[in-house]
Amino acid sequence: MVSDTFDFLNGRASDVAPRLLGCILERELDGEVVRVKIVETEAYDETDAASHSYKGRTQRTDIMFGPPGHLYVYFTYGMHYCCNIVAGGEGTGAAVLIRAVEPLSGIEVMETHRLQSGVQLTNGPAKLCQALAINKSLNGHDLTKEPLRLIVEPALANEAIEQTVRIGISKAKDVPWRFYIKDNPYVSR
DNA sequence: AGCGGGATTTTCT
DNA sequence: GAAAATCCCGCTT
Repeated sequence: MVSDTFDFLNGRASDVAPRLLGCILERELDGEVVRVKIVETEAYDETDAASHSYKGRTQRTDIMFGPPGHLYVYFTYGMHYCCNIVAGGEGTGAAVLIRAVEPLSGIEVMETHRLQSGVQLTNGPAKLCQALAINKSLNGHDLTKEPLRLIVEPALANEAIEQTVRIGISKAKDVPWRFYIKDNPYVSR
């Protein structure tokens, strides 16, 4: 672990997920600095039937079992990328899916990549990856480095956070590991 | 406003 | 060979 501010990422995915709400992702793209705020997350770990890491370490999930603070990018439905921040210690198959972000700067750059605007820009896991041009080439990327950095902000108050079941999964539907910032317009659904 | 289907390819059984 | 941590469009109320 390079940075002390990343220490909390060593914890359980279900503790890390709400802690990431309000944190910033800074992306260098097309010569501009694009900044977004994380507003919706979901936790996944190896005890969890809905998690890619549930069946153990494979070629695909290798990054999830690696050191925290790196990016786990997967491709799904034949056309979409989704991105996670790896949590837990080395050897632990845990990660937090970034489901939605709020644009702060570089909005025109994102519109160029996403071909949409307003909340449609980033209110879903595959949408924000398209807006930020995140693909397999960033799988395993160290989030302390360019061109994509995680900037940790102070934890939000519990009253500002809503906790529900996760979206779009067929297993472990009742596990309440989805977290989002209450009343934020960029939250999905 | 809500429902249903299609796109399209990686990954694991 | 089937399912998948999704999204978009078109059709029906």
